[in-house]
Amino acid sequence: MSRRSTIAEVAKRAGVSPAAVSRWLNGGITLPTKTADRIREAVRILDYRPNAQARRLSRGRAEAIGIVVPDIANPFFALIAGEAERVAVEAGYDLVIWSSRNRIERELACFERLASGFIDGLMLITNHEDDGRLADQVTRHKGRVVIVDEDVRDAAAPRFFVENFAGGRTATELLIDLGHRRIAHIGGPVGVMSAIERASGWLSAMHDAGIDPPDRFHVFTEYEVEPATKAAEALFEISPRPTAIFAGSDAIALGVMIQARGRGVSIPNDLSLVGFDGLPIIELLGPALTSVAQPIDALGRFAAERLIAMIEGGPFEADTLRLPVRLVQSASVAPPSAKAA
Amino acid sequence: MSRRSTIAEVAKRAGVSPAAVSRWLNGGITLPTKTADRIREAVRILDYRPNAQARRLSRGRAEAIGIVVPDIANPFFALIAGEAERVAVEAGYDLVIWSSRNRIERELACFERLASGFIDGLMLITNHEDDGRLADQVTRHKGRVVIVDEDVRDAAAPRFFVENFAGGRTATELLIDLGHRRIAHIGGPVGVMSAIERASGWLSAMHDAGIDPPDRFHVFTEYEVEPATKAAEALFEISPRPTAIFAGSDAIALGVMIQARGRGVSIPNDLSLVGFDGLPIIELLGPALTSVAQPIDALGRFAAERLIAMIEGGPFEADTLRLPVRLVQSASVAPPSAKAA
DNA sequence: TGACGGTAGTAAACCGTTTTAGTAAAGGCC
DNA sequence: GGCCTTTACTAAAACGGTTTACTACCGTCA
Repeated sequence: MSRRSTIAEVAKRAGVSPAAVSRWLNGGITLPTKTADRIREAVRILDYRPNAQARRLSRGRAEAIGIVVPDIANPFFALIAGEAERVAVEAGYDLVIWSSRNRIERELACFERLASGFIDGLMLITNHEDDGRLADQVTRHKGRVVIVDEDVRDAAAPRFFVENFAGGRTATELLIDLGHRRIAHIGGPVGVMSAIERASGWLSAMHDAGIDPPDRFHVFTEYEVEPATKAAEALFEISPRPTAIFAGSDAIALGVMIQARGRGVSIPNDLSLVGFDGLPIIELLGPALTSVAQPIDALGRFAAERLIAMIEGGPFEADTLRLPVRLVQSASVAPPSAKAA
Repeated sequence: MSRRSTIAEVAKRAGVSPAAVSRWLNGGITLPTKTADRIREAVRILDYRPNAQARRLSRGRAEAIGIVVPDIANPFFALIAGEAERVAVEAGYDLVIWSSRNRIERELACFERLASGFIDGLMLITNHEDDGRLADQVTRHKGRVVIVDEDVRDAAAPRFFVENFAGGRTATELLIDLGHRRIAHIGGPVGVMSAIERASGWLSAMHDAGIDPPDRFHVFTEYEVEPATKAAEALFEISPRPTAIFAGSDAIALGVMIQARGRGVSIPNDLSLVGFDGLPIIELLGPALTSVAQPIDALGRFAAERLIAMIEGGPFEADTLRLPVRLVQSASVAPPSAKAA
C-alpha cells in the first residue's frame, strides 16, 4: 500500500550513491564488508525492491516471453504452456499468456506487445490458415518468434512440429491391420498444415492397402469438441457406415464419441476410433481412446528453450524440428464386427 | 530487428514536440487536421510503437495482472485462468501466469513481482496449508490481491469460493438415497479449507442418516490423479469394501477409477463414485462421472473483475463470495448391488 | 619522489515515455 | 485598440533504475 521506496532512499540511508547500490545489487562490484552491510541493512529496513519497469527500461530487456494459444483451457495448449512456463522461469523470464480464440486480430495484438518491448519473444500457436498477416509479423520480428504445432506459411522462424504424416499413416495402418476397409477420416480445418498432413497419412495408408475411400469419408471440422460433434453426424449417416474412424485430434475423437453415444453406436463393437494427441485423460474415457500420442511436453520445452536462446543472442535459423509420435493402443479399436463387415 | 523508433523521432518528422505526439496519441488533445495528419504519417512511416516499459514507468502502472496456480496444465486451473485472461484483456490488461507446483517459495516469488510493480494485482490460488507467510504477503499487498478457490487463513483479501459443505452433503445424500450405507470419502490434504468443508458435508449427511463411518473410511490425499490413485488403494482393501466413494475432486475420482479398473472393480455395479468440480471432460469418461459441478468460469470471472476494480480504485473489502454448486448425475452411480449390500 | 596500480566509490548520462505548467498567437467582443 | 478566451502547441520535470567514465585516495616500488 504505502509508497515503494527507491534506490535513492536506500543509497541515502546507506550513505552511498545510487550507483553503488545498483552495482552492488546487480553483482557488478565488490564492496568492503562495512559498506555492503550498510546497504544490505538499508534494503532490509526500507523493504526495497527495484522497480520492474524502470529496470526493464534501463536494461532494454523485458525479461518476459509471451505465448499465444487458441484456447488456454484446452488441455493440449495448457500442457504446452505449462512446459513453457517451467523453462521460462528457470531462465529468469516471466510468461505472459494470451488466448486468441483463433481470431487473427488477437494474435496480431500479441505482436504489438512484442513490438512495444513488453515481451522479448513470442511462442506462436495458431489453429487456422494465415492470410499473410501473421507471416508478415513473424518475419518482421525475426529472431524473436518461434512457431509451434501449426505452420504459418512463409514466415521466417524456427518451427516445432510433430510427424503428422507418419502419425496419420500409423493410425490408419492399425485399423487396416485389424481388418477394417471402410475407414473414414474426420480432421482439422481446410488449409491447415497439420490437418493436411494427417489426412495425407490416412490417404496414403489407404491407397497402399488398395483402398480408395469415397470423398464423403473425409470430413473437415475444427480441432474442438463441439464443432466436431456436429461434423461427425455426416459420417454416421453414410450407409453402409464406416467401421472405423481416424479422428484428427483427441478433441475431434471426443466429438465422435458423443455422437456415437447419442446414436447408440458402441465403440469399439460397432465402430473403431483412433484419435490424435495422446492427452493424459484419454486412457480414462469410456472406452479408453486409442490415439497417436504427441510428445507435448517436449514440444513446449524445445520451443521455449530455443526462443530464449535466440533472444539471448543465439544464432537464428528458420529450421523445422519434427518430433516423433507414438501410437498408444487402447480399448477403442477392435476388428470390425461380422455384421458390419 | 532494426532499432525501434522513438517518440522523439516521430515528433521531429512531424515537426512537433514529443509532448504533442504523446498527448495526441493518448487522446488527451485534439489537433488541427493538418498537424494530426503529419503525426499519423510519421507514426506510420517510422512504424512507431510506444515503448511499453517507458510508458508503464511513466504512468506508474503495469497494466498487467498475474495469476498463480498450482499447475496450469490442470484443466480446473486452466479454465479459471482462461476466464481471467478474457476479463483482463477486455479491461486492457495482460495476464502473466505462474505455475507454483504448490511450492510456497514459488508463490512468494509472485509477490515479489507485485512488489516490484511488474504486475498491478495478483489472483492467488493455492492448494496447501499456509504457514503464515502467504497471509503476510497478501496483507502487505492489501487491495492488490484476491484469493480464489482455496483459503489463505487470516489474509486481508476478497475471497471467491464455492459452497463446499453443501456440495459434500449433496453428493453424499445422493448416495444415501440410492441405498448406500458404506460410503467412504477420499478428499484433499489435511488442513486445506475446501477439503475440510467437503469432508464435513459428507460427515454431516452421514450422521443425519444415522451412519457413523469408521475412521478408515476417510482418506486424505492431494487434489491430483497420481497421489489419489495411490491413496485410493487403502479403500479397496477394506473388507467389506465401501459400496460408494465420494471423491473430493474430479482428479481424485479419476484416481479411484484407475484403481478400480486395475482391480476389476466395476463402476457403478460394484462401486458408486461421485467427484467434485464438474470438469467438462467427465461426461465422456467410462463411465460418465457423477460430480458436484463448480461454476468454474464464474469463479475466474468474478475474481478477475473484482481484482481489476480494486486496482482501479474501487473499494477494498475482505469479503467472501460463496458460489453455489450443482450436482450433475451420470452413470457412475447406482444402487448398491445385492451382493455388496 | 614520482609513477603506477588498485580500491572505493561518484557524477552524470541515458532508457523512452507521460504530464504539468506555461506561452505565443489568433480570434472575438466591446 | 485593448482585453479576454481559446487554440495549438512546447519546455522541462518527472518516473526509477543502470551504466559509463571518471576521480580521489592509498600503498607500493624503482
